[in-house]
Amino acid sequence: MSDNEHKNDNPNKNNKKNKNKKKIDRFEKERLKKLEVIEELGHDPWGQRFDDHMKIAQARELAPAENGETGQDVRIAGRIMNRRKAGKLRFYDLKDWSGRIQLLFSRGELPEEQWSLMGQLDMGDIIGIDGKLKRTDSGEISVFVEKLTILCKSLTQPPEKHHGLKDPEILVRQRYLDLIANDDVIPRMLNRTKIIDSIRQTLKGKDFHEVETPVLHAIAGGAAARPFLTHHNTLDMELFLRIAPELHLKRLMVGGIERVFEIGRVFRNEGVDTTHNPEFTMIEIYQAYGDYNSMMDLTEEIVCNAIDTISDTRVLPWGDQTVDFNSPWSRKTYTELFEEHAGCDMNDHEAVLKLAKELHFETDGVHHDVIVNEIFEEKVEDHLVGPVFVIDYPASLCPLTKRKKGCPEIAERFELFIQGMELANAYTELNDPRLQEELFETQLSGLSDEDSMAKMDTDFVKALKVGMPPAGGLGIGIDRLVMLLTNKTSIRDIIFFPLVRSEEGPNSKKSDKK
RNA sequence: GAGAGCGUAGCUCAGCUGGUAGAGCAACGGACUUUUAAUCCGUAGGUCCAGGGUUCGAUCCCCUGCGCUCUCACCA
Repeated sequence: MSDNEHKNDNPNKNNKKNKNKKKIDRFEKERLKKLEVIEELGHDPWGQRFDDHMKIAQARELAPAENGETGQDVRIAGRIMNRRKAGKLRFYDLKDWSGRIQLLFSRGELPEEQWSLMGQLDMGDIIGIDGKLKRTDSGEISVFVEKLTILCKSLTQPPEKHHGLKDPEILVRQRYLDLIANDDVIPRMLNRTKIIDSIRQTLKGKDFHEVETPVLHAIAGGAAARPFLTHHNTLDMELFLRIAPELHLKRLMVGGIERVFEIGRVFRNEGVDTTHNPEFTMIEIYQAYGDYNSMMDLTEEIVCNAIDTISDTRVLPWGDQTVDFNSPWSRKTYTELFEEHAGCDMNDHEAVLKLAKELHFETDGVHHDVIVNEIFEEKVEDHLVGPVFVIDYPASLCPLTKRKKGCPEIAERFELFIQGMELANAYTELNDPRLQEELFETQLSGLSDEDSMAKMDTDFVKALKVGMPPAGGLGIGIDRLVMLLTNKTSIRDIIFFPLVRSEEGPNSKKSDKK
């Protein structure tokens, strides 16, 4: 990337920047004045380590039950979210990552110096408090402040206290403001962490071992997607960001690691929308001596355990509907679902062609199974409210999957659908190196290179020749799982920093002036 | 990548076929010792996303660019 690409800012951006700078000054100036007073009073406006404080949620639990009782001494820390005045009393709302609590400063009870220090506080400042737990006349749990410690002066104006922050652009670009202003964001994102923790726990309890494999791939295999391209300078080597960890994990099974999984980021150079982010987190799990049936059981267990860590019930809300995750989940074959929703036998070529024409699909020179799959995606997937395992796919669509015994046109593959979303994908893994090599070479007519999962990887075939045990393999899209379990229809709500167009650096379109 | 919509004060939002802008909260000054979206009085705060065009005059109409949102396409 050349320098002039960066310097080539358009006038719009410069203006915006200048405008912002001018506007910020007005509020920043006021706060800088207070910062100076804080220093004059002998305090560090940027604070120091603050030991032995408790979570606000914990403090709330220790509060006395009745008005008039004096509770224990507590030390807490957090950010000022709101404040109210009533005569010589000041009420502040303090927030930490566990919750909120009210502070009460009383002119009559605080030393003069502390009262002046309090006068320099603004919304958004981070402070530490020592005080006593009590209730106010109206019964509100409060910390009656005895000592105020400045931990960090905030120089910017926080978002509106009642309506919060709504602008979807600011929410994502400045996620920290979203976290501060909207109280549901931290618990939701911590639920994401809990779900991932639970998955690890389930797997570790079954003797699966977590590993890390390369993100930089010479061949972007293991899935059908367009990769991101990058370059290694000293090796002068073209590299891809991985689109799936599959082929490396299988190499590990060749080497004798029998139960293995990886949770990691994969990258797909595709469109961005409410269910797709260019980088997303997936887990892939491989179990030697298993098959896709073992993976179905495992999927149910992983998801149900995850639900149990964040919910008391396995019937979860999804928009205005609910999803019942109670076991067992239904299992239906691709063939029967096709017949049920598309209305014809998927092996009846004439009927399939007719249907495809009605749907205005291109059929000339396109492989029968590719047409069938397009119809499946159009007519069937929306009906898969689930949870439902769709099993036994047309083999030609699955170049990494073992064929059903005695049934070479069917692959032992399942996909898990919930509310029409594809959540998991699993195979009985193909371990026949000769068939694998053949399938890598077979490009289905009508599929473009990048739409095909079959990318020749001779090193992988070499590995299979050494011998990989029969195995089940499973991939789960973590982001979508979190969306489903937390009732969020946009992937942007469960990824801290989803991709957004850069605000400053111009993209290549704008930089072709020179 | 295609189409539609949106961009007004720090934040949330009003703004009538076109006559250069308002509210609430926040800020600043003041009153008030149990408030909790506190209340009351006062003050200040704007390149109406950017550039160009039409017009006597543009936040408003037209064109271009940037960004966001939604729908569709590709994909998980």
